[in-house]
Amino acid sequence: MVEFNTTAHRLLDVAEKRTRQDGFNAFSYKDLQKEVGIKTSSIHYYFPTKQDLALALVTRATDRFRNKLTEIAQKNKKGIARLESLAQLYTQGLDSGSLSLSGMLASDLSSLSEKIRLELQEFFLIIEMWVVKALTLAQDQHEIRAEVNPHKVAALWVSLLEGSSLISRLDNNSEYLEKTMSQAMCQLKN
Amino acid sequence: MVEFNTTAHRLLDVAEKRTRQDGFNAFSYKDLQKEVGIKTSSIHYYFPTKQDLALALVTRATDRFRNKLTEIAQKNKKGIARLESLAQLYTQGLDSGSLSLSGMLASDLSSLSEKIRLELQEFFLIIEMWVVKALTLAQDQHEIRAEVNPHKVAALWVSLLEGSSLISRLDNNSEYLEKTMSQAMCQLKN
DNA sequence: AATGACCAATCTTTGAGTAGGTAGTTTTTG
DNA sequence: CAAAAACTACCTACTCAAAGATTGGTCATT
Repeated sequence: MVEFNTTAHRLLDVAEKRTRQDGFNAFSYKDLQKEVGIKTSSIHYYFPTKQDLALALVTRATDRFRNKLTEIAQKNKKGIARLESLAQLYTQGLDSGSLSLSGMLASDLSSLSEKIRLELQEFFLIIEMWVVKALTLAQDQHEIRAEVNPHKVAALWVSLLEGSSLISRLDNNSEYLEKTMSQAMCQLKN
Repeated sequence: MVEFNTTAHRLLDVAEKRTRQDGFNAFSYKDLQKEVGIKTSSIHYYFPTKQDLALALVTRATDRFRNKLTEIAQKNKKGIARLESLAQLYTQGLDSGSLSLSGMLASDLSSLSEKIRLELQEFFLIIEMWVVKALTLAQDQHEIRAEVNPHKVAALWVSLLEGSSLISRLDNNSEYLEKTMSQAMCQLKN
């Protein structure tokens, strides 16, 4: 049975928030102590090293994202609507000053283990494949041009989401991201 | 007269290298001391605080990038060729594991001053405007479709370069970036 | 005499991590 | 079934290293 609100989960929640807002190396166990309310030594009990914490963070993020994507696919029977919902996930994060967890970790790559690097690759691959599906669906439904190659465009979309949210955050809002993504959408349609 | 190879320049060179490879908060004045050969206290003589160093880093990067872009424009009379040269700048960085300086700083946004944030906005605006020009030129030369709106597509390109290089680095090479950008190019042509 | 370019020594704070302990719960076993 | 052993989820109290920064110099040039 899945456990909710255990200490480990609360730790991951705070660590994720801080990573997405400030970066993985921008917070310490002492910061977590303040926010979660248990001593740093107890945090080490759950995550012996900070690398362990990072790893737990990515794997959980991957699982969650996978679930969110599945959920989106279930709720949206149209391909374009799916892509819009995906973009919304990024917009929502931005509204609280957060970038994607994996994007943030990817920017701190050199301080992370090989295993984490592989998990990050996996993460982006999952989104990419999901986008391929959404694009194919959109194409079958004649929502987008027949010339579009879903496999080739998908990678573009993932990169676009990451890069655009990074730049958008410089303005303290998600306007830039929204504009960019809706423009990317137009490219597919006309 | 412009001075070359002064201590301040050498410091900026090393700081830039480290920022692009590992992130701005991933190196210390002690690291610079090792690589440049002057004591940390002397580094504080040039850059009293690390924020000062960051600021010097962005403004120099902006100037340099502006010059590089001008140079590219002078050498390439065709719009598409200009865009390709721009993409190459990113590819070259990636081949030594480096992302763009501004991209890296943007990911550490929360630990940087307001002034630096504004400089970063400026930086991305400069590239964007340059890309607008290149796209307009390409269009005038009938290299790309008439329906393409340079102003709208330019932002897309900048985001794409940043996001794609971030993800590409996870593979330890620039293949992903190259694929993505050449695909983006196709989008404009057909 | 003032300035530029540096260094030695030091300070404070923070970071990650460890050692060892305790109270409460669960499991094992005579 | 009760006592003992083991385990869970914490805590106190450290260590050791590093980070950013400051103070007060030296010494050659201007």
